[in-house]
Amino acid sequence: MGLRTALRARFGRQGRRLRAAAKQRFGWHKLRPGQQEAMEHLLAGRDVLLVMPTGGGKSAVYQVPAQLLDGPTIVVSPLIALQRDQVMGLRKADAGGAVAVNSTSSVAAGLEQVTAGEAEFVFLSPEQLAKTDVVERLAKAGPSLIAIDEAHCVSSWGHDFRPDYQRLGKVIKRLGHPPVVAMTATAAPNVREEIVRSLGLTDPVEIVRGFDRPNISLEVRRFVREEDKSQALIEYAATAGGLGLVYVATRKETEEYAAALAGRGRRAGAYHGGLRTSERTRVQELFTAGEVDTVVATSAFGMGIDRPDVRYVLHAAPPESPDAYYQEIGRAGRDGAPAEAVLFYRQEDLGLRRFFVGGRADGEALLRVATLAREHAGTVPAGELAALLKVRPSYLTRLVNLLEQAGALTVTDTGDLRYTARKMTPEQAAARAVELDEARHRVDDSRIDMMRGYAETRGCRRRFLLEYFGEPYPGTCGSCDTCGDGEPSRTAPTGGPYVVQAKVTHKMWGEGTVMSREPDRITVLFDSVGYKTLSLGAVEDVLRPASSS
DNA sequence: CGCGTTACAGTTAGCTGTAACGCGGTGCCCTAAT
Repeated sequence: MGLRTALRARFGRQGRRLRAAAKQRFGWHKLRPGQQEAMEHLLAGRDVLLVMPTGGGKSAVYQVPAQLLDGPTIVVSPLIALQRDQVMGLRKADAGGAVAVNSTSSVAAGLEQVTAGEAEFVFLSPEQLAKTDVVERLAKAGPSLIAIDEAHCVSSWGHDFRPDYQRLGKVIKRLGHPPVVAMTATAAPNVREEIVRSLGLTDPVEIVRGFDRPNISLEVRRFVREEDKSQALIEYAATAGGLGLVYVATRKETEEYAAALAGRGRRAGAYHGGLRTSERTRVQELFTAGEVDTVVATSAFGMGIDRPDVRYVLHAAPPESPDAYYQEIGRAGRDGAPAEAVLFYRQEDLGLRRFFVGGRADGEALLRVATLAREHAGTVPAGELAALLKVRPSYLTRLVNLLEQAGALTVTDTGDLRYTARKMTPEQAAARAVELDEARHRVDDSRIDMMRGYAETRGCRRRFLLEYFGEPYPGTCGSCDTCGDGEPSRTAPTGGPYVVQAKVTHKMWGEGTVMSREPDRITVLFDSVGYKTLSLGAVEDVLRPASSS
């Protein structure tokens, strides 16, 4: 029997076991193709990166194999509210019990349930997993599967906001690296690469399904004056049918727009991260129940919202990246019926996003951490270090992450720092770390440039987005405003050296991948500097196809 | 980065123009006071 036949026979058997478990434990009568494929790879011991739209059944991908594997399943989830929802869902099924371990209840008691075999599933935040004693206890329980939910957070939050996301790779290793599934609804190719690299996935199977959401029409309305923009948006939301989301840039604007819409007879609710938990829960529940028809929110709103009949998502300002934009508009039309995504755009509104990217790591602080780590020849207890340097623990984690990426430090299994670079002085290490931080910011800035590109393109907007996510889309969609305008540059040119997804090399910026092509220019994603749009007339001397040898 | 607010100089008693200043998002966690 050949290898392929053997594999197929094995997968066939596993498929039957998986389908039986799905039916018996959860009452699911069939598995979708992407789901079953991912499950089979996990059972076979492979790591999996799963990119699938919300509502596509990502959770099932770890929940069903977990039934067949001996040992608890660890689920990393960014929000306590999400953990709670998932635990409640699992407790309704005959799935072996579930517990969330976080600051809202006793961590020790939760872990006890896992080690006692009372919980097949344990939900934790990356911050919990940053605690060595927590990881130690989980390791002893012999986990058989690790699921990383909302895995794009590794990239979008891991660098500064929630740096413990960047430490999950080490945690996975410490837990004996059982099969890992990283799941997200939206991830551009470089984000996928970063997830794989950061988590330390080994030869992962990448399953990418259904980026296109053809029932969501795309539109951008451009404005010069702020007042005209807000008036137009309010007019739209006040007269639109069905449920809608309005994303704004600041907390204050959530109140202002919600008040304006209430004045126009909408049942509008404001939502942002500064509200009391009870108020956030209230707005979310009213929206889920359909008693609030319009939620005006900052980016805080959305994860875990599964109302299928959202008819429109409006943006009063562009978000930080096409990734974030697609994530947010993806909350519309999950029922498959027509939905609308409209961006109310002023170029100046990108300025706030550029500000938010800001926040360079402090070179002085990096140097102090590196120096302290080296002077203590052995190891430095991390807890003492934060107090000594008078920085917030999460900022210290960020500095340590950068120094570790620079090759100067490692964090031991007991959580202490060890200076490992023999040939690098603390000054060199700090300089290298600053460089890495700046490279990161260049990529973030280039994502904002791409958001501007989306807003200002005269080509098909769907093509722009899908190509950004690495899916060639040679045609036009016919359901975006530029297609409706009958602009001439609708069809993507083909042929020549710079086709979409072609690898290229630039004199200054090194290796890159062609992400989109218009008649006179191409956009290339470079590893070092992010997205760059190049005029085809001017690239001859600096750009060439990457040699295939 | 861009916006709104405030301060103040300049010119002359109520205003104008400019410059300086502050503000803006996402959530874990833990501790202490009720």
